[in-house]
Amino acid sequence: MAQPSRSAQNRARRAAAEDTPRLRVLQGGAPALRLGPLGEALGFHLRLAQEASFAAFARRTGESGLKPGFFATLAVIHENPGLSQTALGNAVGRDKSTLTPRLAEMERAGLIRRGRSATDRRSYALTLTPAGEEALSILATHAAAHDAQLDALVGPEIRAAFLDALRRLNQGLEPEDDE
Amino acid sequence: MAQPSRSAQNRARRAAAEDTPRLRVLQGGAPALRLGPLGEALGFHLRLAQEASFAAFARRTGESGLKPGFFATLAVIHENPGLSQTALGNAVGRDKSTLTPRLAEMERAGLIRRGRSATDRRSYALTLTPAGEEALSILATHAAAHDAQLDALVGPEIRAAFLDALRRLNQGLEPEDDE
DNA sequence: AAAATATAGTTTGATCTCCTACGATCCCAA
DNA sequence: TTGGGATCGTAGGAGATCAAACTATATTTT
Repeated sequence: MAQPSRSAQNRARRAAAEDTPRLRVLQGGAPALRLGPLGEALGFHLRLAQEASFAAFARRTGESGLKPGFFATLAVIHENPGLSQTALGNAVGRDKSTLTPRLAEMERAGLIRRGRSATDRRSYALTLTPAGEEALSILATHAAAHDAQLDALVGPEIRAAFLDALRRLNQGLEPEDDE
Repeated sequence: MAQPSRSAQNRARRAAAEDTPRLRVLQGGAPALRLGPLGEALGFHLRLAQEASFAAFARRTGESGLKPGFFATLAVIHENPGLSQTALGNAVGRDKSTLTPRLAEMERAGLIRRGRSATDRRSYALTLTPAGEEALSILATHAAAHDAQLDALVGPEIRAAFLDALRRLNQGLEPEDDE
């Protein structure tokens, strides 16, 4: 199922088989090595692109003194006031144990409140403080600029298809409990 | 097979424009929270997709007792015998200090050799041992299966465009030394 | 109602990663 | 040839993350 595209494969193979070192993956003036089949692997490039994206976003948020991880956290709390830490973790794709210190820090920073739920005394009910809303709006500005940059690189023609593909990957790669 | 599907595109766009909270990002029977603008952000979905891809690949490689990170490492050494650790790091997108313990482990495991370069006594000349070639071929099999799964999810029609977009992201998001 | 089971959040330990500092070595220029 | 600066690999510190174990509370079963 799903072929890597003959022409691309051949191009990569040629580059690998001979000496054409044109698959420059990471710039920086480096000589650019051969990657072989790796140069055509979706997973590999997915990783590189994601890391580049994260680093670029971190550069932006760094200016404001806010951590990149705060954005999704604040955004989801904003959209779902009163949610639990576990629910938040599921939404942002982080284990609940990862959120423990992050949320503690954000509470200390006055960005969120962790009210005790009335119905379940085990869980917190997360909400944003005014300072949290403020931080969110700052981060949202950075995020919008960042995503505009990504959009420009991806290109308007395929943006929607690109995003859909990412969604399919995320949904289709779930750890089948069986199998 | 597997189309981006107009309808899905439109559904997503509608959801983002208004308040329809139907963007279930992480399944698992969770209630599916609202994501707001986050649900349309390329960077967010890029991260989720990459993490899902990595986890899926790790599940495969786990069966063989080989670490996922070994694959790119072995593959690049195979393609570029004699290269240095720094050059390897550039190719695989990892800091040289990250590779130090990994390569030490791989050497201990008998997968690679770290010969001293004749021309530069600071650097190592990395090569694969027969066991390393063996490990690479096992991992390459897993990688091929994994990428086939990714291909199937992305869909053959847009695979090439998708990969190109990832390359553009990786290349276009470099940390401008100026600015 | 009591016991068994499940869930929320925390803690701890392990892994992966980067950055910075460092000694060894290389290279270029004076 | 002799500095000074760059580069190679390593060490150590910091941060993010997950998984497993734990406590407290909920829910379900008996």
